[in-house]
Amino acid sequence: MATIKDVAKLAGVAVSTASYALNHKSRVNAETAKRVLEAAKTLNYQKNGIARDLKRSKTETIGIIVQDLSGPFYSELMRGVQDTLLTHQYGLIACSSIGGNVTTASKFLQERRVDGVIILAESLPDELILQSVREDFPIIVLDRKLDSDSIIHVLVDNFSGGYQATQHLIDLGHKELAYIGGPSHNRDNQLRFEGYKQALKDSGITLHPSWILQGQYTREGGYSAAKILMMQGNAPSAVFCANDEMAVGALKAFKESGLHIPNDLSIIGFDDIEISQYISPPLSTVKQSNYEIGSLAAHLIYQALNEGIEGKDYILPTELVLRKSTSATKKMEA
Amino acid sequence: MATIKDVAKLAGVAVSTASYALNHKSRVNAETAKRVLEAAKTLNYQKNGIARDLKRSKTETIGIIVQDLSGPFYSELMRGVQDTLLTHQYGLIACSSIGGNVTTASKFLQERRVDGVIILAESLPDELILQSVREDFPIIVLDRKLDSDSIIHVLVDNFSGGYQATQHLIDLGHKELAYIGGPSHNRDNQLRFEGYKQALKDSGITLHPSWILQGQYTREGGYSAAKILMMQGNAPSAVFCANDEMAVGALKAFKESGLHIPNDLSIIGFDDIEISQYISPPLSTVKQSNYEIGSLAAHLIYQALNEGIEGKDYILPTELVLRKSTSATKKMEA
DNA sequence: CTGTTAGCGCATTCAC
DNA sequence: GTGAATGCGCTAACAG
Repeated sequence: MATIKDVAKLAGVAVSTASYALNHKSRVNAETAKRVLEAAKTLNYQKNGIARDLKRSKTETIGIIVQDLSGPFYSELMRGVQDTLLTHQYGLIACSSIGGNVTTASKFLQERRVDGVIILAESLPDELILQSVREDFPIIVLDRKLDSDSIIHVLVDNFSGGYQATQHLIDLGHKELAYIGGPSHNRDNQLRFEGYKQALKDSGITLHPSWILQGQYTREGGYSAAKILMMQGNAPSAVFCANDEMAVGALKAFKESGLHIPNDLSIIGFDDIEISQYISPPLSTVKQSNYEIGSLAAHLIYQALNEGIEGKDYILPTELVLRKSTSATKKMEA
Repeated sequence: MATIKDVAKLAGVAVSTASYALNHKSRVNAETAKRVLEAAKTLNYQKNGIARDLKRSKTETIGIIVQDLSGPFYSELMRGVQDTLLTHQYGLIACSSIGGNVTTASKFLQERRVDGVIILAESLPDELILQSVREDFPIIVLDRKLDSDSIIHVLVDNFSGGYQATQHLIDLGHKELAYIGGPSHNRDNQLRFEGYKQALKDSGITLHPSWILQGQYTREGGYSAAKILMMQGNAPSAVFCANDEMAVGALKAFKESGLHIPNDLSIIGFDDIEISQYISPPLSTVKQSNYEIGSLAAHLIYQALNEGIEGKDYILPTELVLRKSTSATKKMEA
């Protein structure tokens, strides 16, 4: 492979001159520059980015670590990141967090192959992240809270989201409200649950323990939880699922039992995943503005890299997406 | 940031010794090694991967360029790539092709930041790829054919897929077969169309020009094409859509017009995208084994890097996925 | 087993 | 406007 040395030699100039010419610095005589560019072309010269990065000790690209490259990951979020990074002339590369800690993720985190990193992977061990903290290496963690004030957090207001969803059901006249939750140690789930409880409390509705179920955030879990709910005999009039996956599963279970959604039972999810709008009936849900999250994360990293930054924690609001799976109670209609 | 030099100094050894110790080579005395590791820890030393890569002139990671990181990209394919690369201890990083040719994609392609690259992005200009051809830098292009024999192609047998889909419809007794195609310059579409034509020909069915429509591979395009089909008066008894997106759109149009699928009309797609199984009725389609494609691509790149390779073009078969959107003609049933 | 040294390929400072 | 020299941080001969 031709190096800049070869180019310089062929053009009959010093390496430094070749470098200037190749990088379009104005210092070089137009004539000379032309000769260099030609030499580069005939040699099929391609710069070695690694050497360049090493010399300049920056890469001008930032990494994003996702749970699993084979997604489906938050496409809107990714778009947000991409767009704003692009306007700042930064590159973006993604890698997955799977594979233990001898993976590409750790290469990003620990080996300075990127100038900063955005983490969107629950499964990446806290310690790995904490170990990677160092000066001038911004780390943005999405949707997760770590105990270090060198790390910038971008969080979604799960509490308010849970509150919103529940309140919506209450506004519709429902008083018998079940909750199908995610893994109990999951922070998002905890906060959504808190929001649910607070909304009930504010409306003076008592919480009914047998209506609090666990669905592990999976479609199957939601399905089972719904089945259990029905087997108990005292079915609620509405259910709030802590994510859409579970809502999809629950919906299926209810429909299989001959219940009509939303006439017999209202159901609301959380996340607004893609298929929520395609299922029947289309699912009402709570949406996080993922584009905004991504865009904010990218912006923060850019700022951290170029201007410095003070605040550390950012909390973004949620919004209600009303579709066809929720409606007023029959009681009200009557 | 601490460098290996600092570590060596603190441990009171030479840099090389520190390097060996840090890389767990057996050459170093256990005692010394321990001292080095400790020094590294107290200094919070983290290796500079860039410098390492430069020195060794290899990165042990390969890049995959996708159309748009904000997907939905072929998750099965990605999983195939990931899995097999992992078994070979290679890392994987992904980037998007958007943003002109000053992007991360070109950094992958031209600046030796990865050892090889898999391209899954239609929009990436041919020239950019062709320019990046060089020795010992394997380039695998998926689902697209370029004019260079240094490039390895992995293609799907679109012709057979088109043939399969059409033949399935014919086997069901259909003789009035419409085709809703993608962009006419699109090679996949051309081949699928060829397959369709061949199947008709082999069964002695004459092709009906007014049943050949264009849907641009989009849901809306499929919808419009279906509408046109119905407005023409002589509706076919079955339609083959060159991709699932269009099939989804067409399905919607037909249902809106009161047709019952599959009783009144059979419809088959291509790709087996995720929602195909959730729509009503679930869509029959033709599937490419994306996992296999990804896995093959990864395997090829590994081979090219480590053992050399001879063959250049690989064509993978398609398979029929039968669901509820196709059935025997009413005529046959009668 | 350990230390010395020479680059990897490039950008950049300082002379001229 | 151009060239010579330096070093980014690391690994891998080679010597001891």
